[in-house]
Amino acid sequence: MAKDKPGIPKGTRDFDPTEIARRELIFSTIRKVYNAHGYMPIETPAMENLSTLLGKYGEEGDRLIFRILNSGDFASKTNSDDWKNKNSASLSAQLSEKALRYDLTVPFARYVVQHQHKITFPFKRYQIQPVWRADRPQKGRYREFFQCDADVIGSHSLVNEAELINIIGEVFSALNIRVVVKVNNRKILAGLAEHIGYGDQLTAITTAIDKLDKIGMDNVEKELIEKGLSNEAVALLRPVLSLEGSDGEKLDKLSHILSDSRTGMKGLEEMREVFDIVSVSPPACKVELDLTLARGLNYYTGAIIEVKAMDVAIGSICGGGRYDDLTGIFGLPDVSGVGISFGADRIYDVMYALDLFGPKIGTFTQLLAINFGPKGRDYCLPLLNRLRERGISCEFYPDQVKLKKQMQYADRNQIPFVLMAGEEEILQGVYTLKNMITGTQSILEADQIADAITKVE
RNA sequence: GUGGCUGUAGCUCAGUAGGUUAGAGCAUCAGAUUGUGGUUCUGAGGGUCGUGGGUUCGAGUCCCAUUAGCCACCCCA
Repeated sequence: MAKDKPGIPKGTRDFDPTEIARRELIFSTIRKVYNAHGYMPIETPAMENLSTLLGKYGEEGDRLIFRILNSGDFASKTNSDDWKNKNSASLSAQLSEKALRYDLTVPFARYVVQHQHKITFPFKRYQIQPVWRADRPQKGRYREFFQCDADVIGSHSLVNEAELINIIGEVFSALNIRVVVKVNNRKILAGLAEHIGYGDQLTAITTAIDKLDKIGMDNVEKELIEKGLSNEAVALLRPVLSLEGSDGEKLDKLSHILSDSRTGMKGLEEMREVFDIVSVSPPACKVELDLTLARGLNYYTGAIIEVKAMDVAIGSICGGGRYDDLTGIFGLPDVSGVGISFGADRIYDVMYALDLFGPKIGTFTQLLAINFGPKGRDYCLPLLNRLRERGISCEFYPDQVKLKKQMQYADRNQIPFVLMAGEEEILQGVYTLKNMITGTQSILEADQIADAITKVE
C-alpha cells in the first residue's frame, strides 16, 4: 500500500462551500415550512444504545445498523465459546452496546418516552440530522445522509396526515420539484391479507407487493407462492392490485371486496377521511392512492406515504406513515404518532440533475481589500469594520503578496469588489473600488463605498 | 449478504500487436506583466501504472489472487 492515501469511507462525502450553500437552501426551506406549521426542533445524539435500535426496523434493518465497538479490553470480556462457534449474533451483543442511529423516528420515540414529563401532547417536533446505514452504496444511496423529519405524536387525528401531505406539497413547490405523493394504508393491506386468507402473513405480502412496479405482477405472485401462499389466495390478489379508476372509485370497489374485514374497512375509512381533509386545501402536487405502496419498516400501522420525483429516476425522496405503538416498546403504550421524512441528499441530487440551483449561490465575500503593507492595512481595517456593520461581508488579504495574486484570489472566489488603497490613495484620503464584474473602477471617499456596493448588489 | 463493471499525475482520461526515458487536458507553481483578475503565450514540478504474485528476454498492457470504488439485487431517504 502506498502511504496513507487520503480517502473517506464509501458512501460518505465531503461537502465544499458551494454544496453547503445549496444544501442549506434545502434545509432552510424545509425548516421554514415546519416552523410555519408549528413544529418545534429537537436534536438527539448521533449514537444510541444498540438495544434502543435493534428490532425496530425488521431483520433487514438490524443488519444495516452501524455498530460501535466497545472501548477498552472488550475481547477478554466475550464468551470464548461464541468465538469457537462463530456466533456473530451473540458476539456482537458482547462487543457493541452503542450504534449510530438508523433513522430519526425511533430515537424520537425514545425521546418522547424519556421526556414525557415535560412534553405537552400532541407534540409536534421536527429534527434535521444525519443518519447512518451500513448498506452498499449506489446511486442516490448513501451510508451517511440527512433526514428532515416532522412528526406529530399523541394524536390519532387524521388532520395530521393531511397536514403532512400539505407540508410535502409546500416544500416541493418551494424547491420547484414536481412530485407525486403516493398514499396507502397498512390497514387496507392487512384487510387484503385477511381477504385472501393469510392475515398472519402481512409482512410477507406487503414486501412482495412493494416490489410490484419493479418486478411485475407475475413475479410478485411467484414470490408469494414460494413463501407458502396458495395459488387460489394469490389469484385473489391480482384483481385488487390492478383496480382502475379514480381514487374514489378504487376505494368504493375495495369496500365491497374488503367488506368482511373490519381492519380493512377501517383503513378505507381512514383513507377517505384523509383525502377529504386534503381536498379542503389541496396541495400543489399530485396526491394519489397507490395500493401497491407497502414500505418495509414494520412499525407502520396506518397511513403510509411516499414521494417520488416526477422528472428524475431516483428512489423515494420523502416517506412516512403512522405508527400506533412505537413508544410502547419503551414503556409508554397507546401513543399514536405520524410523521414524514425528507431525504435531503436525494432532494439535492434531484435538484442538481434538474439544474434547479441558481447561479448566485456560493458567493460569500462581497469585497476584498488588497494588502499593500502595514500602512494600507491600518488604513483599510477600520473601514472594513464599518462596512460589516452595514451588512457587507468583506475581508482583508492577509499576506502582502503581488497584486496579481490577490486579484486572482478575488476572482476565483467570485468576490465582486476589490478595494485598493496604497500610497497614493492614503495621501489623498480616498480608496479605489474595482468592480470585478464590469472591470471598472472608481475613486471614492470612505463613506461612499457601502452605497456603491449595495447599489450594484 | 449476492452478482456485474472498473482501478494509469490532485482531477478527467489516452496508452495502439506485450518492446527503450508512461502521455494529454484541467488543476498547481513560476515567468511574460515588481499597483490590476478572469483571456493568451512560455516554462516547471508532479507517477513504486491500486496491491501481491505469476507467464515472458521484456508487463501499464496477458493470467491468478487481493483490495478499493462504481452499478444492480435485497432494502430504503
